[in-house]
Amino acid sequence: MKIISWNVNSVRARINNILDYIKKEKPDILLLQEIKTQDENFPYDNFKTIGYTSHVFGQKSYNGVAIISKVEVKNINRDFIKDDLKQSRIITGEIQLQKKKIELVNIYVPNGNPIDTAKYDYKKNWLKKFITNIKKKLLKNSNLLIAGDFNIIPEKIDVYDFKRYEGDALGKLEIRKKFRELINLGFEDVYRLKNKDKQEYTFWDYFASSWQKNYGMRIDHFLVSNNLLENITSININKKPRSKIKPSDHTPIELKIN
DNA sequence: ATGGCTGAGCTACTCAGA
Repeated sequence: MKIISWNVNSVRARINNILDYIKKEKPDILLLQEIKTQDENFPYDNFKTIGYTSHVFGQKSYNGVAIISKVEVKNINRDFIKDDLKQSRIITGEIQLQKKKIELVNIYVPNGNPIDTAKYDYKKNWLKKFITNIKKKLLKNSNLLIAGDFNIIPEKIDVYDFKRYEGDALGKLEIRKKFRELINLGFEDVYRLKNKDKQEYTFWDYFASSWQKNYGMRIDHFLVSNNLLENITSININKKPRSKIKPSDHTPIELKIN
C-alpha cells in the first residue's frame, strides 16, 4: 500500500498538478494539508473521476486537511484535539492492512512564528495537547501512523543553515523537544530511520531562489508506531512536483507499507 | 536575509505562510 503526504498550499490552485501527480504515482491514500478551502468548495468531483473518495476537514482561506483514498477509510474524526482557535488541522481515520487496523493521523501543525507572539504559544499548546491525545490513542491501538506538515526541523541535518533557524519556531530546541517527546512514546521518524546521514528536504521557500539554491528544510514527516515498523518497505521524498510550474512550496513524501 | 514570493478573499490590500 502506498500512502503519500503532501502540503499542497491550496488544493484548488494546485488541482491540475495534484491530478497529474496522482495519475503518475497512483497512491492508495493521499494525505493533504493546507487545502485552504471550506468543504463546499473542495474539488470532490475531480478526485472522484479518477477513483478516489475525499474526506475533508476544510476551512475558509487557511489551513484545512483531507484524506483522499482509493481504499476504505472508516471512522473519520475531525475532533482529535480541542483546538481553541477552531482551526482545521487534524483529520484521522482507520484503514485495514491485513490483520492490522491502522489509525491514520493527518496533521498540519501550526507554524508558530513570530516566536514572541500568541502564535508561538498556540503551537506549543497545540503540540502539548496532541502528544497527550496520541499517548491515549496508543493505549487503544498500537498501530498508529502520523503524517503531515509538522513545521518542525528535527535536527541540524534537516535544514540548509541551522543557525538561521535555531531561534525560529520551526527550529527552537523547545519545539524540537516536542518532536522527540512524540518519538519517545514509541514511534520512528521513518525517513531518518531509513536514511541515517542523508540531507534531503521537503520544503523550499518561494522567494530568493530557494529551490534553485536548495535552501530547504525537512519539516514534513511520517511517524509510525513501533508495532508497524515491520510493515514499512520504503520511504521517498519526491522532489519532482516542486520543480513544476505553479508548484506548492512543499513536495510529497511517499511511504510504502505492506 | 524580519526580506521576498504566493494564495485567498476580494476587487485594494491585508493576512498567513516558514
